[in-house]
Amino acid sequence: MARILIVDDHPLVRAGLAQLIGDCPDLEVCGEAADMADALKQIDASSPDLAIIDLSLAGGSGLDLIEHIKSRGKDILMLVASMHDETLYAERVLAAGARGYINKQEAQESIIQAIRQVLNGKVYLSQHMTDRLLSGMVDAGGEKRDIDSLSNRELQVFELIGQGVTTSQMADQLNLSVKTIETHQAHIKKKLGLGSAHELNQRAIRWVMDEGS
Amino acid sequence: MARILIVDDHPLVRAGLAQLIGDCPDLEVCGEAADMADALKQIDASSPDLAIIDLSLAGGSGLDLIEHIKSRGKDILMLVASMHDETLYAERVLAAGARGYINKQEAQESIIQAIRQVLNGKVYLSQHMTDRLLSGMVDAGGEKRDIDSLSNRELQVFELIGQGVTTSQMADQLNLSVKTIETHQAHIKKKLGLGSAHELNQRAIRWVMDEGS
DNA sequence: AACCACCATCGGGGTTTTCCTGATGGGCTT
DNA sequence: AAGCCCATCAGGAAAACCCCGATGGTGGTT
Repeated sequence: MARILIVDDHPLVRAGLAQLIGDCPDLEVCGEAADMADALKQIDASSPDLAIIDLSLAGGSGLDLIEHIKSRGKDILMLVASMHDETLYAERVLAAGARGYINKQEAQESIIQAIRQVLNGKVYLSQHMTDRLLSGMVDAGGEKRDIDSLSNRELQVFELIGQGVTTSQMADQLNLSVKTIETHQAHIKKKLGLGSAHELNQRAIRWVMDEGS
Repeated sequence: MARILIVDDHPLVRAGLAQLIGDCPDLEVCGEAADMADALKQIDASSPDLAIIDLSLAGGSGLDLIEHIKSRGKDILMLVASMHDETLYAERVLAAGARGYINKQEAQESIIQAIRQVLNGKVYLSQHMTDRLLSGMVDAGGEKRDIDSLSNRELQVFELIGQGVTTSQMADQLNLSVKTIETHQAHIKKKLGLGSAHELNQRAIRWVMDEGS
């Protein structure tokens, strides 16, 4: 009998998850929490086997919560449930210590399957995301697919993108051909597993905001 | 015994709502739908008294659905449930024909209260929002004001831009011409005082990040 | 009824940006 | 020397952008 903690700031989603889990004879909900403080308290109190964590919590991000739980040394499995596009968060979530990422749009069977898979020590991602990560790994030579893998020039371009600088502006500013900037952008996209200039833009802005540049 | 239709593309939220409603002896769930087409079909089939509609549906906005239902002439009450900031949508939703707006973060009792209030012919809004509407015109200032001036369609396009959706993808997704999307983008730029598509992109991405919390 | 403002939907046609497939040379490691 | 990554750039097709429009609908004013 696996004991599960639900962390989500939407009461409706908590109720839906609780019912879904309650219908499985081998799973049990041992608590619910709406924010980070509550979640940590519940974890100390009931030591669940697995925590299902929403990414958009009221008092701080779900990523913070994952890292907090991880740093406490307790051996608690974590599965992230979010309504956001997983291509934006799956990597961060796994890097932070969670063992899976499910989208709330997914069918209920997929969610149960994800819970069971994580409880069995495996990692759960959607097929789409798994393909993406694997192909990215191949391209990157099996190394961590991260900002760190960018070269100096690429990182510079990445930062400028995040600051809202246009390709042609960059070419002017760096005394380079537009073609060169384009090549750097293409390499960045390849290394980060991004598909379009839009995604690159999003990722760069997000990164600049997070890092405080 | 009031018969209620649930329209939401998250299976978990549907389950949560269904359980919540099922626990009330005077309320009954008569159907669930995940998208607009499904919702319209269910309405024809079962003629519910009230429909609870999520704003972020796949394949078109919840606002479209509200207008579609309204245009069919049937006398169906509509209550919008969303996780977005209500100050941005409440007015539009009421203008489109819905009778209330609840936030999914709200407590379950509030949701039941909203359902009963709408069924009794009243309009439901949160205390905060009611205050704002009553205390004259909203003076949110600056950025939000500009975005308020966008029409429904323009706001939808703006959101999609912020989510990284391409112009052609949008045209596909909304069954519109690329030219139409481009026109909407041009109008948005004019209204927000933006000079280039690049700026529009930046602004939309940042806005979506802020809103999605 | 005529008018005006806004909305949503499209098109033509020219400019710019993106994207794909290359290429060159310079380091650096093995 | 061979292999790899890096930084630089080009050609050409596709897509997006940007300026001009247009049509029909809705809602409010005079």
